[in-house]
Amino acid sequence: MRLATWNVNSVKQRVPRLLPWLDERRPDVVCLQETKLTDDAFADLLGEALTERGYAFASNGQGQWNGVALLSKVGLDDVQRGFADMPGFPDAEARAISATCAGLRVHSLYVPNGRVPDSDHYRYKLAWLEALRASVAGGPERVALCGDANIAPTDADVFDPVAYQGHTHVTVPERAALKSLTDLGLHDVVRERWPDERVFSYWDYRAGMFHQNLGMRIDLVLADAVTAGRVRAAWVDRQARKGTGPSDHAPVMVDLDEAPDGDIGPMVPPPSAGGYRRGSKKLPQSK
DNA sequence: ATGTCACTGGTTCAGTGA
Repeated sequence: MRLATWNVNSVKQRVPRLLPWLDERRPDVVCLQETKLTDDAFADLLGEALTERGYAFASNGQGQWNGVALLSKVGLDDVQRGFADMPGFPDAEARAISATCAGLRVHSLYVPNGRVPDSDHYRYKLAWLEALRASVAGGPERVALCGDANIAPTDADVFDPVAYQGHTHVTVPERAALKSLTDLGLHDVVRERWPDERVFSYWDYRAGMFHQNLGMRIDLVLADAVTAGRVRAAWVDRQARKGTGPSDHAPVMVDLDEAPDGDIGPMVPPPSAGGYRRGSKKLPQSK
């Protein structure tokens, strides 16, 4: 199963990139963020194109800002918009949607930006993450938190730590909030696959940042241990950041071995596994 | 000295958010 997450920075503006990308990469489950459309507008814009490609979909949008969505070819059950005790600013914002796809509880998340350290919006970001942690702690074991975390987990996830001093995305409390999520037993699957590589998922539009590869890794897939053990490949689709009219974020792609029952079971490499194993040194071990 | 992009309101540009 191929899982992807992409902050599209307006799905309306991104249609000419999104649909060819779906056809090229053929992800089974897609988490979108910053759709910036109401649910009705999302369905009007993309419903037909998604249906003919075999996707079920659900969105949680509000128009103008925010907005998240899930697309799935492998089931989309028990859709939940938001999560328990999710804080607002001051009202609830469209930043979370989750559903069960082939036994995996998939969350598409757009974590608040925080704007300025110690601001009201920053405190909102931390409170939002804590409520998410509590919600996930009480939720299903097979889970993947996917989306724009608006936090670079470590200094290795920014092009220049000095450039971000005093800014959001790298502060100690934000990283602690992220760690409280991974302390639930979740794995940052892209970093685990590429422990020493320079991997970014976001590059500012300004000043040729992408061209110079001056970015941040703030789009994450955090998966439970069993699901992380199914990871065959995990990478950032930099192609989607190139060319005309890209988002400022690139998609994060994760390929999982099949687990029809949500149970890892005895692991046998699929015949096609070799083609996906770029960078991997060993196959996941069954217990 | 934020160099771009996307949104809105209410008109072709300024303010806001990222």
